[in-house]
Amino acid sequence: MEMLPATLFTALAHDSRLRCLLLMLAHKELCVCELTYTVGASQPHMSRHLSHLREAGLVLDRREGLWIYYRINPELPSWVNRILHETARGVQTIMPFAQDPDTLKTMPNRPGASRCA
Amino acid sequence: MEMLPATLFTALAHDSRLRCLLLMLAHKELCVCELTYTVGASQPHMSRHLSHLREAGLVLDRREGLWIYYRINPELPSWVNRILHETARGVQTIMPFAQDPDTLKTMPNRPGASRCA
DNA sequence: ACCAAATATTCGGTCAAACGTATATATCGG
DNA sequence: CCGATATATACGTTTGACCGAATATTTGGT
Repeated sequence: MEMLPATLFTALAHDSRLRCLLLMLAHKELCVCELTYTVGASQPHMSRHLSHLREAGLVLDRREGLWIYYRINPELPSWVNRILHETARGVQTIMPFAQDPDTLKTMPNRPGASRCA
Repeated sequence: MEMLPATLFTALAHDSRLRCLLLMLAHKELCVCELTYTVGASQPHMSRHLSHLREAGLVLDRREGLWIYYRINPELPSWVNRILHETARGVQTIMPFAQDPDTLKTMPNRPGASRCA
């Protein structure tokens, strides 16, 4: 798979998009409402940025009933994966990234694992 | 030293800036005319993008006579350094990055090491 | 003091990114 | 078929990125 640096880094350059990617890195897949809740964004805001990530080839989506689940594209070049993991480590102490995993845990009525809304 | 992800990735998102950073990663320091020659850009183009890198805190500059040498900021957080190195490996086969080191070698009248223009 | 070389900055224009609001689509349950 | 929920897209606007061309700044040499 090909991945131009400009495509990758433009996608990572927006906090909402980076937060979503790092959340997906920690969880197998997440639905839009979980990402929206965690990032604290409006629904169209999140949807537009997820579209950006999808069109950049960084993520894939899957529909299950009403929910659409996003996940990191498993066919990313390995250097892109390494950059994502290094970034995840690097921002562990930087807000708002540091807080996102905890925020996600506080979400009520999560779909998927905990059977849903 | 602090480095916000948005600052880093915005800087990396432009090919001219990324090419300069990767060239600086391979050479201790390079002057503006060497970067301009290698990237094949106009002088104001290169100067503006080097300013961007400087204001982002990614590089430092040093004047020596007429020439100004740019180098990677040695105080970058280690996760930023790791990302730069992973990127360098990742783009080794992608144009125009793959070609830049060779292009630099073909430059006539390089200042610095080879005593100058 | 002047000129030339290397680099930086400014200016005006264009194009893309991002936003909030509004609307459309898809799916499920009744 | 209708309503409700989850998500996506369209619209109009604003902001910021980037560019080429022109000008300014700094320095060394004469």
